[in-house]
Amino acid sequence: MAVNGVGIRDVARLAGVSITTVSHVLNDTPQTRVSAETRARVREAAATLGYGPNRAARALRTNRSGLIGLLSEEIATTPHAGRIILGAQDAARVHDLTLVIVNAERESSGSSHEDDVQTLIDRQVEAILYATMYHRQISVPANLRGVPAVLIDSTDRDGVLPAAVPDEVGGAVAAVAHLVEAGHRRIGFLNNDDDVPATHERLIGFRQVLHRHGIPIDERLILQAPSETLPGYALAREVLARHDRPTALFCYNDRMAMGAYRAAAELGLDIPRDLSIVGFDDQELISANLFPGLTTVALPHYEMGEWAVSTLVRLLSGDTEHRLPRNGPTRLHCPLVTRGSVAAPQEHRKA
Amino acid sequence: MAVNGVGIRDVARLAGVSITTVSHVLNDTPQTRVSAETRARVREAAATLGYGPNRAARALRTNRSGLIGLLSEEIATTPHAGRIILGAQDAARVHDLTLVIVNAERESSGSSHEDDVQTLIDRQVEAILYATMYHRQISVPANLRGVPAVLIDSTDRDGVLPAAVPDEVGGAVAAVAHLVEAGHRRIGFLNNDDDVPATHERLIGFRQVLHRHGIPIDERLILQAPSETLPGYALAREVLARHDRPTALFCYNDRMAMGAYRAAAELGLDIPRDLSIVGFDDQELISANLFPGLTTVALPHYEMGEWAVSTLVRLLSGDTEHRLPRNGPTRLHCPLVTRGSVAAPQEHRKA
DNA sequence: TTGAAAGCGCTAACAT
DNA sequence: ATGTTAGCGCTTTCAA
Repeated sequence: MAVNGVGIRDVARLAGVSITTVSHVLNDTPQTRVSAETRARVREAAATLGYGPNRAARALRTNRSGLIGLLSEEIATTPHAGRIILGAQDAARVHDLTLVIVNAERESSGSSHEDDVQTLIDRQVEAILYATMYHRQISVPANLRGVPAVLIDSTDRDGVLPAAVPDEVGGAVAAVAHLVEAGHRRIGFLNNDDDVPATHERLIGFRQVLHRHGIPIDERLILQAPSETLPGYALAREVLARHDRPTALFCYNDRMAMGAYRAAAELGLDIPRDLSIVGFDDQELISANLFPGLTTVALPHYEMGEWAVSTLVRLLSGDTEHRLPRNGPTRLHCPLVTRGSVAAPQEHRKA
Repeated sequence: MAVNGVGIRDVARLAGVSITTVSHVLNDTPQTRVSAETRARVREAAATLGYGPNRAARALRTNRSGLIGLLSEEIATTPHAGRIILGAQDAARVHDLTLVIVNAERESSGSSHEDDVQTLIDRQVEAILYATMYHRQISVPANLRGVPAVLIDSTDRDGVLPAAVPDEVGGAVAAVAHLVEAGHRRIGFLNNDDDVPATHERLIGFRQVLHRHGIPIDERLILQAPSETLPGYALAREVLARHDRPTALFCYNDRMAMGAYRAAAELGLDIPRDLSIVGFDDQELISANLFPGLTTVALPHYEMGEWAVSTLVRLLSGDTEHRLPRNGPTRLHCPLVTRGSVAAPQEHRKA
C-alpha cells in the first residue's frame, strides 16, 4: 500500500473490480476498453479512498524512477539558480516528474562534475539537467553521456547535447535600441573583458543597433574590464570625464552598472537626467534597489529551466526525430525590464 | 537490475555467494556474521561490477523512499533559499537521503501550503523540511501534521514542531558590540517596522550591548520604517541631519544600509571615516558591492538547512526521547562579516 | 470488457 | 556463517 495506507487492491475491492482494471483506468492505459460506467466507479473509489500509487512499486515495475536530476553550479550565490529550479519544477510537475537537485562546486578546470553526475545516476534519475552559473562553453563530464541530458546556460564543446542559452544579441539589441529610441546617439558600452559568449554577443548587439540607426560607432566609447562593481566604476569615471562624454551607458551587467551609478554620483551627474544607464542580468537586489531603479535586461533562467525539462521529456519519449542538437543551442529571449534609469538626453549638450 | 544493468544477483554470482549474503554485507546488516574473507569478496565483486542497489526495489521492500522534501517559499528571489538547500543537501548526502525540492508561493494568508505539502506527500517523501523566506511565526498546513517535519526560519504557532531560527539577539549583539569596540557611543538603529521576531530581537540585542557598556540609550536614535532601501535612506537622512548625529548606524538589514549609504553620500559623509555602518543579512550582491564593502551579520541559512535534516533523521530513527520541541526553537549563530564600513569615530566631534 | 498471474530487485524472517 | 524463500504494490501480458 502507498504511504497513506491505501493500495490499489483497496480501490479494486471498493469498486468491485480487479486491480488490473483499476490500473487500466487510473493510468488511462491505451488499447484498453473499460466501460464508462466502470471507469467512473473506479475513479470514485480512488477518490474516496484518497488513493495514490506507490511510486516505488511503479518505478520497480516500469523501470522508470519518475525522477529527473538538476545539477547546478553555485545554487547558493545568486537567485538565478532559483529561477532555473522554478522553471524546471513547473515543467516537471506537468509531466508528473520529481525534480532532484544537486549542487556542484564551481568547476575547477578539467575535473568537471563527474562525481555530481554520478550521485544523480546512483539516485536513478531518468535524465539530467546540467546548469552552469553563467553562459559559457563547456566540456561535459564523460559520464553524462550515458544518460539523457540537456544543458542550461551553456553549450557543449562537442555540440552533441541539446542546450538552451540566453539570446545575448537580442538582449543587447533591446537594451541599446531602448536608449536610441530615447534619443541617445552617444552611447558608451562598459563591457566585460572575459572571453565568454556574452562579452562578444552583447557587443554584436550593441554594434548592430547603432549600425541599423546609422549612428557612427566611436570605438573609444567601448571599454572593457572585469565585470565587477569596482571596474565598472573605474570605467565609468574614465569615459564620463571626457569632454564629449556619452549621454548613456550600456553596461555589461548590473554590477558594472552599480559602479557607474557611483561614478555618476561623484561627478554630480543625475540619473537619468544627465546620464542614462542600462544594465544586464536583472539582479533585483541591485537593479531594484538602486536610485533610480535600473533599467536592465533579464536573463531567461525560468524559461531555460522549463525548456530543459520539456526537451528532456521529449527525449525520454524517444523523440529522436526532433533532434535539437546540431542546429546549435536554443536561444531564449531576454526581455528588457524598464525601471527609472533611462530618459531623453539633455538638449543643450555640446557635441 | 539497477539502471546500469547490474543487479544483486550478478554480484552474488561473481562473489560465489547468495544474494542474501551480498545484501548483508553491502548493508552492514546488524546481527549478521559474515566472514571477513567473504565480505571482502563481495565488496570487490560489487566494486568491479559497479553495482548500486535499485532504489525503487529497496524502497518498495523497506517502505522507505529515501526521499526527504524541502518546501521553500520563494526559492527564486534571494540566494538564501539556495544556502538552505545546500546545507540540507550536504546533510542529506551523509545519510544517503535524496532531497526533493518544491517551491511554494508566498503564503497568501490563511491558505497555507497544503497543496505543496500534498505534492511532497504524494511523492512519498519520508519527511518534510518547511522553510519560510524570513524569520516569522506561522500556522503550519494541517496535513504537515501527518509527516515527520521540521521548520526552518520560522516557529510553529502551536509550538509542536522542531524549528531552527537565527539567533537574532546574538547577531545584533555582535554587530553593535563591534561598533562599540570601535569606539562608538552614539549609535543609531534603523529598525524595521514589521511585527516580526527579527524586529524585536535585534532591538533587544542593540539595547543589551549599550546597556552592558553603560552607554545611555537615546531613544531618538532608534527609528523604524519598512525594511527597504528607500525608507532606510529616508531614515538615515533624518537622523544624520541632526546636530548631534550618531557616528554609527546599525541597520535592520542590508537594504536599509544601502539606503543609508546613499544618504551619507548626499550629505558628504565618508564611510567609514565620518560614519560607520553595520547591516544585517549579508546579501552579498549588496554587501560586497557597496563602497566600501558593508560589514554585516550573516544569517545561518546553510546551518539551518543542515540542522533540519539532521534533526529529521533523528526523528525518523525514532528518537522520540530527544524531543526538541517544547523548549522552543533552536537558535543558530549569526556571525559578523567584517568588510570596510566600520572605523573609529572622528575624535573632533561635538557631543 | 474484464481478470489472473507473473515478476520487477530487493530485504528480512527463517532455515540450515 | 551462509542460503532459501516470501513478498513489498504495481504494471502488463495473456486469457477469458
